[in-house]
Amino acid sequence: MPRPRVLPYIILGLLNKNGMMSGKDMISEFKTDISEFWTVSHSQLYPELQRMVDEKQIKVAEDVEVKDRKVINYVIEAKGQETLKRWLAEPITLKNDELTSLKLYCISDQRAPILQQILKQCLALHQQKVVHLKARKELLFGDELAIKANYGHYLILSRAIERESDYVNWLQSKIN
Amino acid sequence: MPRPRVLPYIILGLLNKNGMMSGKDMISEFKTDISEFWTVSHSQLYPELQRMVDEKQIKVAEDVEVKDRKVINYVIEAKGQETLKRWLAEPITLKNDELTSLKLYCISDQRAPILQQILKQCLALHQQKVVHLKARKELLFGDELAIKANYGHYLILSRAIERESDYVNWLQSKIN
DNA sequence: TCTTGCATGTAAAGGGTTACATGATTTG
DNA sequence: CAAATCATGTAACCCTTTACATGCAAGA
Repeated sequence: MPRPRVLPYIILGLLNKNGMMSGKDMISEFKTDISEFWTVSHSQLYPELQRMVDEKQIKVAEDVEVKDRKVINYVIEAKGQETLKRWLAEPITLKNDELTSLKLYCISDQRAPILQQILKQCLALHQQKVVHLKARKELLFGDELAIKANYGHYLILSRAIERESDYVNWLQSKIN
Repeated sequence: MPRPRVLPYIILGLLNKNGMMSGKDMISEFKTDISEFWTVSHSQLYPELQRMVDEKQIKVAEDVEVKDRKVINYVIEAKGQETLKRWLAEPITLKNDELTSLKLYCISDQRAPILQQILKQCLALHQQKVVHLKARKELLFGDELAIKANYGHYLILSRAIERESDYVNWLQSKIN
C-alpha cells in the first residue's frame, strides 16, 4: 500500500472551515498557515479537486456573484463532511501522528468533543514515547563512557526525550 | 528535481561510525535507533548498496573470518568519507533541517568542529522560526475573538512557538 | 490589439512502499 | 532430506515534485 493520502482531507477541512474556496485560495492558505507542517504543489491539488468532484465529496460552486476570472470555486458536500468527520475520528497511532496538527487545524470550535478526544489520544501516545525513549537512554548511555563514544546519538536521544516531555506537558495543559 | 536522497548518506554515516556492516546490520540499526526520525525499507536499501559499490563510495568487505551465511559486509571507502564530510558540512536550511538529527547521529566525537557548526546554524534557523511564528500569532490572534473562531489553528500555532522556543533553549545549552 | 500575468492543467521522472521471489542455512 | 527461516533481491504501483502548457483577462 502506498503512502496514505492526506491532501483530500485537508481540502475537506479547509472547505468545511471557510465555505467556498478556489484552488488558488487553498494554495494561499497552504503557504501562509500550513506550510509549517505540510506542503503541496498545485500540480497535485488541481487533479485532486477534480477527483473529489467526481466522488461527490465536493462540488463546483455556482458563481453566484461575479464570474470575474477563470477561477473555479468549490464547496463541501454532505458526503465530504462525513469523510472529514471519519478522518478526524481515526485513532491516533505512531504511523499517523504526523497528521495530528493538520487535524487540529481543521477544528474551529474549542468545545468540539473530537478536539479533546484527539488531545487525549495524542497525550497517551507521547507519554508512551517518553517512557520508551528514557528506557533506551538508560540502556545505551547509562555508562558515561558510552556518551563520549557516540556523542551525536546521545544528543539526539536526549533532545527527543526533552521534546516529547515538553509536548506531554503542553498536551496536559490543554486537556480538561 | 525530485526529493533529495537521504539513504546514501545514512549508509555512509553508519559505515563510518561502525566499520564493517551488512545490510541486515543497517536495517537493524535503522529500526532500533533511527526509526524515531527516519525509516527505510530493505527493498530500498539493497539496490542502494549495490549502486554505492559501483560508485566506489563503499566496497564489499573481504570476509576475513567466517563466511557463515550469504551475508554481504560493506566498508566505507575514501570517496565515501569525502561524500559524508561534504554532506555534514552543507548549510542547514528550512528545506533540509529535517535531516539535522540524522547528521548529528553520524557524529561520534563530541569535539568535532562540524558538530558545533551544525548546532549554531540550527540555532539561528530556529530563532528565526520563533520570530516568524510569534509575529504570525500576533497578527492572527491578537484579538481574543479570533481565538474562539479558529481554536484549532490557534492551538497548533501556540504549540509551534513553544516547541521552537524549547528547541532554541536546548540548542543554546549545547553550544560552547 | 498586443503583451504580460495568472489560475488552472498536463507530462515526465524519481522516490518510496508493499508484495512477491530467490537461494542458502539451519532445524527437525 | 524436507521444511522453515532469513538475508538479499525484484517488480509493480502510487505519491510527489519540477517543468512545461493552456487560455483567459487586465492594462498599455
